[in-house]
This record gives sequence, structure tokens and C-alpha cells, in this order.
Amino acid sequence: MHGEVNRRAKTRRPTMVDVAREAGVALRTVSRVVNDDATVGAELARRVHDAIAALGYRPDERARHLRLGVTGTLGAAVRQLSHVNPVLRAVERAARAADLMVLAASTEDDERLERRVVESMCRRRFDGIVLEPIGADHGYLLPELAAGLSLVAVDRPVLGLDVDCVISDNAAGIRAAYAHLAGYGHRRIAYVGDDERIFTAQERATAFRACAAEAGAALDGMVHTGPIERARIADAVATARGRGATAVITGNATISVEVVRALPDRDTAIVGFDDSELATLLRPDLTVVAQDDQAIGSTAIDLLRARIADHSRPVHRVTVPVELLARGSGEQPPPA
Amino acid sequence: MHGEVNRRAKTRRPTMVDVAREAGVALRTVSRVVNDDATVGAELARRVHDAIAALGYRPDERARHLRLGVTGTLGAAVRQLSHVNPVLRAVERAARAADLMVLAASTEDDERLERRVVESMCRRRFDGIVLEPIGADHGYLLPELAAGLSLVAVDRPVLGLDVDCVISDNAAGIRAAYAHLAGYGHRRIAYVGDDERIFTAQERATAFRACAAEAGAALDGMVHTGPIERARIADAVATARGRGATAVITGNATISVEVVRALPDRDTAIVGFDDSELATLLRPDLTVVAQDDQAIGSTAIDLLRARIADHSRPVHRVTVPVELLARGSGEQPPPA
DNA sequence: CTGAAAGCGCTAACAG
DNA sequence: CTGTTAGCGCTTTCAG
Repeated sequence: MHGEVNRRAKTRRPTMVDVAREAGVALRTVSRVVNDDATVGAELARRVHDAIAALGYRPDERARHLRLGVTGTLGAAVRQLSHVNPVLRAVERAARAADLMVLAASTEDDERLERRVVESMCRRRFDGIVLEPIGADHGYLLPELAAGLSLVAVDRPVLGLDVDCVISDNAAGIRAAYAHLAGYGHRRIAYVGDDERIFTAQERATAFRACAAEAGAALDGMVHTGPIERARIADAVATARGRGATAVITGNATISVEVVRALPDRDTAIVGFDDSELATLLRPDLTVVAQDDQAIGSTAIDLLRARIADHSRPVHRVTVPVELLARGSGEQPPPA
Repeated sequence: MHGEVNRRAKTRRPTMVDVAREAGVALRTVSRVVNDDATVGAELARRVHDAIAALGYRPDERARHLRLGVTGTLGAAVRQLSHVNPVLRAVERAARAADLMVLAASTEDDERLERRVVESMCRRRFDGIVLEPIGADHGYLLPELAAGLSLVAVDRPVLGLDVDCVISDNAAGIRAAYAHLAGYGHRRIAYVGDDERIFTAQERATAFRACAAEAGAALDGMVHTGPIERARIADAVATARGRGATAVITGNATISVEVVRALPDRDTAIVGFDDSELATLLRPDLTVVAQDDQAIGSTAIDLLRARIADHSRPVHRVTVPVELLARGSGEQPPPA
């Protein structure tokens, strides 16, 4: 046990100069020891460490970063920190492997907050930013990019701006889901998705309509997009079933939950977009189109590091394949 | 649309001095405009803004923070950013209301990573840190606290150190759950919890044992704690039911899910610790002991701000009440 | 290795 | 309001 904390009086924090004086060495030597430069003798290093401990010296990275120009820090501006976000997890992991610190903040799906967060990170001179962009107008990024910001968008592109991004192959995912259900004999397949003002929602809904058209299926009462609200989704499911739907494709994990909630009897096949922990809680387990979160995260860091290293390199837009995981809910044929 | 990004050549970023020269004003005036000080004429302010836009000047907070001494930034070191964490959400909200930026990082339940993250935040001179402490040895915090770190622990105390913290009333939650089930006639109540090396898990398990003792109930095969593994929890549930348990109290939300998974027939009453989105997905809906996340988060920020303002104020350890939410799973009587 | 000094970009104190 | 200047704490160059 460590016991009582000695809460320091109003005295100035010690600096490197103080440490140098205490240890009786040159400032330069302290700097070397702190950045553990090999070219310093063992005896001197020990004296410096003793002085650091005696004074309670703590290096100040603000000054270091100011002098160095770089901060060794990446910002992550995501929709909601405290939500499940495997991509963010992969981003943190990949950044750690590259010895970069990730500091994250929520944008709360609020365009103004996104702007505040990103601009704040820019003023702090983070080396780069991983952004889950929201909203339509990202014009505020233009001066930052011109001033040297390195940015990579994940999950969605930054509309109207030519910046690096890495997104899932949403259309391929929908096509896989559609073909999977059709392969089990479904002819009336419905889609329940998110608000189409959201980029991914729009991509997925569009792909669904294309699939139906190609299959020669009518769309009446089969496509339901809009905000994620329990009542709306329950309505959508009821309408689709009333029109004879025997299978549903959902637009994301939250919608999958609501669709399952709205389907008390399990006679409708479901393929959900996005995998989640809940998928294997349901009975039967949920068949899903899973994103490759690990690939998205590490690709984002790769792109960002390359952009930081060479600001004028060509823009890369990477599309990451998705995978259909058959677990049961998507393999039931239509009722005879 | 904004079109092509003008990726700046290798030229130096403009500074305040450049802006002052461009606008033909004093450096001091630029500083005032940037920090929108009211005592500056409209005409001059316009000229400065024009110069800022013309040069693409972006203020550098590193220098500002270095000069000012404070950073207006709080760090949040939490177990896993990309997990559901309503407390973190409340922390962000409360900090924003106080005009403080929260930058968060994951500790991944790894003591060494926690240390790296916290020390990094200290070197960046964050004004304060919100920590979800893990592990037993927090001795590394001692020099930081002595050097002026403001810290508040949430969810668990920092063992062996006398620092501010805010935790839920775990024992009261367990007592409420026990009394609730007993009130519905249950005499054989089991507890399935997390690894007791975790502080909250230990508190909850201890409280459960005390409840059982007080009720004069035998504990044989009724208390199961350990790591969160599907097989272990399934075993625990089977054992408890074999010994005649008619009700289960769980130690946290993840365990609730696993317990439900292990109970295919719904003839066992359940009260879960921690509310979650899943609670209302199950049938019957899950009765839970819910933490007051909002209160925990805003209290944490209050304590932190007070600590920042007065470093030698007395340490506060706040316990936040919990609430039992009856939803169905905890209101079934034992089978006759 | 030492000692001295410049400079990163900003704020603030000073005298006009 | 302007112009000048010191200084935040660090890294790094330069001569010993």
C-alpha cells in the first residue's frame, strides 16, 4: 500500500534545468537521459535519475512537441465513444503497433460538435485524424487540409472532398444477403434500413433496390428506410409481412435487434447487416453480413501514416470486402 | 461541393507574426482577435480575419497551452473505448458543459497499458484525468499526484491510494435484488458473478453472501464467481439449478446475457446487475439493478474540477445509489 | 561529455 | 490601440 498522497504545495514544477542543477550535469545530458539516448555514461545516467526522483520531475510534452513539430498523436473523432465500435478498437490497436497514441472524442452525430472536435484536434497539432464523418458539409476541413492536416475517413467518405477513406463494400454485402435468401427459395424479400441521408444507409438501400430489380421482384411495401425508431420499424415489418414478405434484410445491427423484436414468431428469415454480440443470443442465431473491422482499422492507420509521411501522395479510397456469416436465421426456407 | 484539396507545398506554417505582418497590425492585436477579446476595433478585427484567411493561419494550441500552463483538457482512461459505457458518455457531456475537452484512450484491462496511457496524459499536462482503475498496484500514480495530477476514479477506487472516486452502491444493489426475489417467495437464490479480483465483483459477491447469511440460506452451490467464460457460466447455472435454485442474481450485464443463454426454459427468476439495451430484448424483459450513470459521470467531473481548483482539498469518496427496475424476469414466483 | 544560446508559437507585461 | 520584449519547457546547434 502506498498510503497518504503528498499533495504538493503551491511551488513551481521542476524543469529540466532544475534536474541538471540537482544532478550537477549539463541540461543537454538530462535531455539525453530523458529520451534515453545511449550515448550517456551509466554513472551520469544514474545521477540524473536520482535527481529526477528527488525533485519529482515530470517531462512536459507540450514543450517537447512544440519544439519537435510533431506530437506522435492521432485523433479519432467518432460518432459515439461509448458504443460498440470494433473499427475504433482496430484503429487503436494498429496505432499502438506504430507507437502512436490515439486520443478519441465523440461527435454525437452532431455536425457542429464534429467540427469543434476536429478543429480542436487540429489546433493541438495532432499528426493525423481518423474521422467517422457525419452530415453533408465538410467545407470546414478545407483550410485544415490546406494547412497540412492528415485525415482519413472511415465507414463513409467525406462528401465533396478528395480525402483518403476506407469503407466496407456495402453493395456487395447486400447482394450477398439477397442471393443467400434467394438461394433458400425466398421470392418476397423486404429491406428495413436506416435513414437514407446517411451514406451507408443510402448505399445499402440502393443496392437492395438494384437486387430486386434484377430479380424482377416488385418493391411495393418491401423497402423501408428512415430513422431508427421502434414504432417505425415495427410498422415496416408488419407492412412487409402483410405484403407477403418471407425474409428480411436489415440495414444495421440496431435495426436487426428491432426487427427481431417485431417478429415474435420466428417464421421469417433474416439476414442482418453488421455482426454483433447479440447475433448469437437470438434463436436461431442471426445470419449476418459482417464487416472486416480489423482490416478497416489497420488500413485506416496505414493510409494515415502514408499521408503524414507524404502530404502530396495520391488519394486512396479503399473498399474492404464483407463476409456473410450463415448462422441459422437466414437459412430457413419460406413457409410452404 | 468543395472539390480539389490544395495540398500545401513544403512551406512553413504561418504564425501569428506572419498574420500581424500581413494585416499590418501588432502581434498583440492578432492574439486578441484570435482569442476574441472585445477590446478590438471592428475594422482591425476584419483586417486580421482577412489576413488569417489569406495565409491559412491556424493557431497552435501547444504553444498556447505551454504559455498558459493549463490545457483545458481532461483525459479519460477507460477499460475499452469501443464498448458500451454510459458513464463515459455522461463524463463527456458534463465536461462539455464545463467547456472542457475530453480525450479518451483504452486501457484494455491491461495494467501496463493503463500506466502508459495515464503517464502519457500526465506528460501532456492534461488538467485532470478520469480513470477506471484496473489491477492492484497503482504506485506509479504517486509521483504524478505529488507533481500535481488531478485524478478521479470511477467505478472502482484506486486501491491503496487516497484519491477522489465515485462508485455505485454495489452492496445496496445486491441487497435490493435479494429482497426483491425473496419478496416473490424465492428461498434458494444463486449468484453468478465476475472474477472476485475485480473490485466491484468482490463487493457484490460479498454483499450476496451477507444477504444469504442474514436470510439463513445455505450457500452450497449457490455462489459462482470467476472469469466471464460461457462454459463456466453455463456450469454455474446448471449447478445452482441442480441444487434447487429458483432464482439467479447476476454480477454484471455480460453475465446476465450468458445466464439467459444458459437458461433455455424461462422458469428461473433473474435479477441482473447493470442495465443494458439487451435487457428489454429478452422475454420476459430483464429486471435489473441499474446504476445512475448520469450521476456518476457528472459527479466525477465535479470532483475533478474541484480538485483542479484546489489541490489540497479533502478527498471525497462518493457512493451513488442504484435503482431496481422491475421488468418481469425478477417477478416470477418459484415453481410450485 | 559541458556550457551557452537560439528558437518552437504563443501570451502578457511594459511603456508609449 | 501599437511595438517590443520576456518567458513557458523543451531540443538542438555550436564551440569547447
